[in-house]
Amino acid sequence: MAMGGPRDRVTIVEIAAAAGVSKSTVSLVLKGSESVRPSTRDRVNAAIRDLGYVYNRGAANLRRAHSNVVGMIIHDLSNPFCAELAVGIERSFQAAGYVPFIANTAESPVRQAEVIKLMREQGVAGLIVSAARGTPDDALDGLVAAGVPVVLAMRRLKGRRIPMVGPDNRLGARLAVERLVELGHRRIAFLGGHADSVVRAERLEGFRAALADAGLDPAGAVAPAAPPTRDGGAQALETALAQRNPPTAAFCFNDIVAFGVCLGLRRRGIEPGRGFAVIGFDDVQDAVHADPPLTTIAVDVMGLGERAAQSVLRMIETGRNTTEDHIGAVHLAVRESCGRPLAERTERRA
Amino acid sequence: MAMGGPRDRVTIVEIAAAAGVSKSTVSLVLKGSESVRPSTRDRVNAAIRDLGYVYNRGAANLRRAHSNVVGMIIHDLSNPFCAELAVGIERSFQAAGYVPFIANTAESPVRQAEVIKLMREQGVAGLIVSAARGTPDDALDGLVAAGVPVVLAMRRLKGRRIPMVGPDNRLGARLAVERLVELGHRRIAFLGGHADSVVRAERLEGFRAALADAGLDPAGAVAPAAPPTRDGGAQALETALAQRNPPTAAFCFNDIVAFGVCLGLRRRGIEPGRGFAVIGFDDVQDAVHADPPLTTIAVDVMGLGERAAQSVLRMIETGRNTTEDHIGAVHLAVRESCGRPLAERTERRA
DNA sequence: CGTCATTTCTGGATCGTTCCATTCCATAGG
DNA sequence: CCTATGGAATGGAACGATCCAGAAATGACG
Repeated sequence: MAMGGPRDRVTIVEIAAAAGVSKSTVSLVLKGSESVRPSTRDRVNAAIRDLGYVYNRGAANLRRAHSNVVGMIIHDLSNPFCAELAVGIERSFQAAGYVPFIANTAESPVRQAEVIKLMREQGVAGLIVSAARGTPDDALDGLVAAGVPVVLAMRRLKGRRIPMVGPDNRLGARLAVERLVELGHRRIAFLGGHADSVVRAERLEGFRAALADAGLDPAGAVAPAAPPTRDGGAQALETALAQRNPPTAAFCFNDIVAFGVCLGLRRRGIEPGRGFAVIGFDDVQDAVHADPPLTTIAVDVMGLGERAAQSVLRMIETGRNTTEDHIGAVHLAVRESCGRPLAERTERRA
Repeated sequence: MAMGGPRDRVTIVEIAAAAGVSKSTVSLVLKGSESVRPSTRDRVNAAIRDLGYVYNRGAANLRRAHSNVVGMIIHDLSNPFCAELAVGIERSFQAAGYVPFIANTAESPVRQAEVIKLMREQGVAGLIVSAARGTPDDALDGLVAAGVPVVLAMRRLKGRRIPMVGPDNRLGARLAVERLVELGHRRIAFLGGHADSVVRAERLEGFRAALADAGLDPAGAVAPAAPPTRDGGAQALETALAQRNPPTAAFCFNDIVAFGVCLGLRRRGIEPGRGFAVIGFDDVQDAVHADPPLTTIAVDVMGLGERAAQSVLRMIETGRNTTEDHIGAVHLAVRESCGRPLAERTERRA
């Protein structure tokens, strides 16, 4: 059946001939039009099956207003957090009959520019972008000017009014600080994250505001920047502990940094959750399995991904190329890395 | 500049008019033909820039023999191991000027079928498939019959001669067993993995062969199947330890299972690496950061991904729709979870 | 049985490229 | 001054769908 070499595709014209109708009718059947008699529809579908017809979206898109492919540009697919975001987005697009198209930029703005160009050439109907670090402000201008719906995920692009979907960074930071204060900590550090990161800026802002509200000195709090990696976390910890009046707790830029901080603490003979409280951000899957299980700010990544996809879908359908932002809810997932109240602690730093 | 609403794309015809040449010449410039005078080329390029022209690959693919989009179907993108595979593949395709197209099937053969259909409709020039569990043997027949180059990644599809790229499962298992035997273990279990998994079958085969070579009884070794998750690992461990003559070491289906086994050991008061030796497979990024750091069979996933991409690329270029398999090298990464030689151990099971 | 409204179906133009066969052009050779 | 020659540029026919305006079939009804 349907052996057919590579170069002889079956087209609707052949289907039409086989079913004894015109190609227009076949086209109608293909898109499930109501105005074709059931008996005809069945005949066409039979021919489609018999001849092994494969729809050619490329050809279709040539004539249609917009294609059904949508793009998602992810800044680091090998990061589980991002991967989960991608999965959430993809699911929604698939369900809506769109073909999602994932590209990974590996945090390279250059690669990102190439990918964006490719996506445009491919004629994407919409795009979700989790921007690479160091993305120039005008990176998406061409797309936006051309009327392609774009939604930013996680990372806001300053200086442009592009809709964005992300967690409530400020609130998350506040929740973490409030918890630490409640546990009796007065010297709290903010650890890690790239200095130029918008996300870090927001979390840091929430962190400082919460500190101020608790009657602590935001300016006095140490907040060393460092790459959002385990090593970065350990490194930021060292910087913080080298201070004259070292902190007793840390709110970390994200869970990976928090893991690194825990590692660093152990290396110094301090037990995370006993000698020092650690709170992360994101609630990645490993957080619960870490040792000690990480207290962190839980973000519904997959939900955010779905939401981002919904926004793009709505923009595509309505033709509007803008939407309001969506700031996703966050909550504190209390586990063991932030420990019991400070007063009950038995051991201090070595 | 180049404001232009969504519906008035600039085409090569307009570029041609602006540059005072024919559309054929513009086409020539676009594909970097040598046979167009530099002065003309510059004029055309200037027009392209000025009018904000965007190449339409859909239209081009309509006429060309094959498109420049290639697909990759991944069975679980949220699995870091797979994500890394995807990144490796993507990198190679991008470098070769192809547009990779990642789809996640979440281990669903139904979703996989949809995705394959979509890819065909999109006119992919080639495809890399990391098949979902339970994929029917004929899932790729249509593609193959149509002459689309397909390479399987990691998971072989039995009953079909489709080229595949993956690690040397048998050798990996052998290396693990040899190590454990060297450490003095005589009762070694194989833990986890789905019973119907081809990968598990291969690893199990290598495991048994190595056991036999070491003069141990392959048939006597316990090998409970379990989902390749942490919980699955813990569960498989329980099954193994419930045996009349429980094992003192385990070779695990993969690292995730191994993590679960370590967790389960701790819950029973056994310290992985001291009371019981554990070896994983894959060497995921977390393996080195785990507690204890996991001894495992290291696989160069990214390399395998690149290799798979190269194979597809070659098939596309040569027009041949077949290639030899590529079995990637593996090696034992010795860390702490397999412990010191058994004779030196101080403590047994509780 | 003719008329008219509906439902079905159809032809042909069109989308933006590529590709092939030609034509055009400038220069060199005779 | 004419003709090969070969490099540059071109025109028009594809590619495989969609879409629109209108034709044909169907049915309702006096």
